[in-house]
Amino acid sequence: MIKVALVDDHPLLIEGLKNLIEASGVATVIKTAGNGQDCMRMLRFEQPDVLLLDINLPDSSGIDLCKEIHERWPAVNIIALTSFGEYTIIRKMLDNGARGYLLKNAMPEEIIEGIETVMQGKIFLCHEVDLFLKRQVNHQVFLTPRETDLLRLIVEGFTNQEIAEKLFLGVETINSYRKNLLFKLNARNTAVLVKIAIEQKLI
Amino acid sequence: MIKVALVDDHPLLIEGLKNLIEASGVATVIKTAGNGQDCMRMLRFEQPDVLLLDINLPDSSGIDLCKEIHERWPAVNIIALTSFGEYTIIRKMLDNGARGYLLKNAMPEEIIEGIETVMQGKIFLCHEVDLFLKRQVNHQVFLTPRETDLLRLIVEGFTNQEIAEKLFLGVETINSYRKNLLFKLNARNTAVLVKIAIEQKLI
DNA sequence: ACTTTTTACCCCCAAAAAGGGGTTTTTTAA
DNA sequence: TTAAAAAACCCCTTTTTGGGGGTAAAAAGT
Repeated sequence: MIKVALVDDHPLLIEGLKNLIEASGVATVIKTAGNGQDCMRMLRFEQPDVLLLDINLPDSSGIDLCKEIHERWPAVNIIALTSFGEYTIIRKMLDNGARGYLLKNAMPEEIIEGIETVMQGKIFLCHEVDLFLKRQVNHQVFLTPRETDLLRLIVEGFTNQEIAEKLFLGVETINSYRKNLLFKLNARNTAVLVKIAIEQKLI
Repeated sequence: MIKVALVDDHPLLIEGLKNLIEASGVATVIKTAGNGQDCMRMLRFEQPDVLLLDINLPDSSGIDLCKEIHERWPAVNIIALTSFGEYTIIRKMLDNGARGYLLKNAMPEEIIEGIETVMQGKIFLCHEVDLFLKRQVNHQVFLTPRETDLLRLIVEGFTNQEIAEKLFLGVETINSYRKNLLFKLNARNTAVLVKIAIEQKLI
């Protein structure tokens, strides 16, 4: 029997998942936690085979938590659990040691399938996420670290002069970066640039 | 026994809610639906006393759906069910006839309490939302319909000239609106304006 | 009937952004 | 070691924006 632990701040979802997993017969829920702190406490005491980890926790970012858990207890197979399939988040979770990615509106069967798949040492992505990645991965924009810095400052509303002073650079440098960002993100002006930056969570 | 129907696209949450409500003994779940279409079909067949309605449905906006349901079947007590407590959304739902507002991470007790409260003809807001409204309601920005239109066009990246042509108005008019929006939302430039517009879901 | 809000308009002008061209140096990776 | 990115820099020009003042008619509320 696969030992599963659940981390999510929605008591209802925990209930639903628990019932589902227990009913499947392939796994059992040994522990649940509602936030990052409880999760770490729980893990120090006992490690599950599979950990279903929500990314939006009240006290900490599931992305950082995932990394920490994976480093301390590499044997725990972490499956990320979220409502939305954002490319950058999926990517970060997988980089941080998650072995699966499930959307909360996935079919119950998929959740069991995911648990079984990661136990076989494979990576599991739920259907919707898999499709999404296939579509998005091509025209995904990659910004350099410096470009991301600049973009963040632009979104914060700083002018080229202010950014230049802040970073000890020339105003023309900032201007070049700005124009390059407009080009890269295919934005006609700052308004669209900010919209895209927020929508695609590039900041 | 209070007859409850559930509308949500997360099968897991439906399961959790169902168990919880049945276990409480005060209500029974007569029907569930996973999208707006199914919801309407279900309602034509039978009307529950209380309808727990998710706002983020795959096929339609829960906000519009709420309005429609309330107009056709005023006897159905609608409780909105969402993950996030955004002021504008809460406001719109209550305007559209919702009699309760529950966050998905609310405590199970609150859900039962909410169902009972709306059955008594009262408005129920879960604890977190209630606190949130008390805090936010003061420094909430109200935009006029026209301002919202302008803001949307600015976010889309149109210049003053383009907006003026689109709306058959003078460029200076658009400029005034733009400056007024900057003032109202306390934004120093378009970048911040767009950021605030998206963050506060004013568009 | 009266006030307030909303909508639409106007001028001047400075600051900032956007479009067009580039160059050089430092890092990174093959 | 060498090619390619990334980071930083520069000039010129037009367009767009933002800051400062306003006014006037229509609509909505009281």
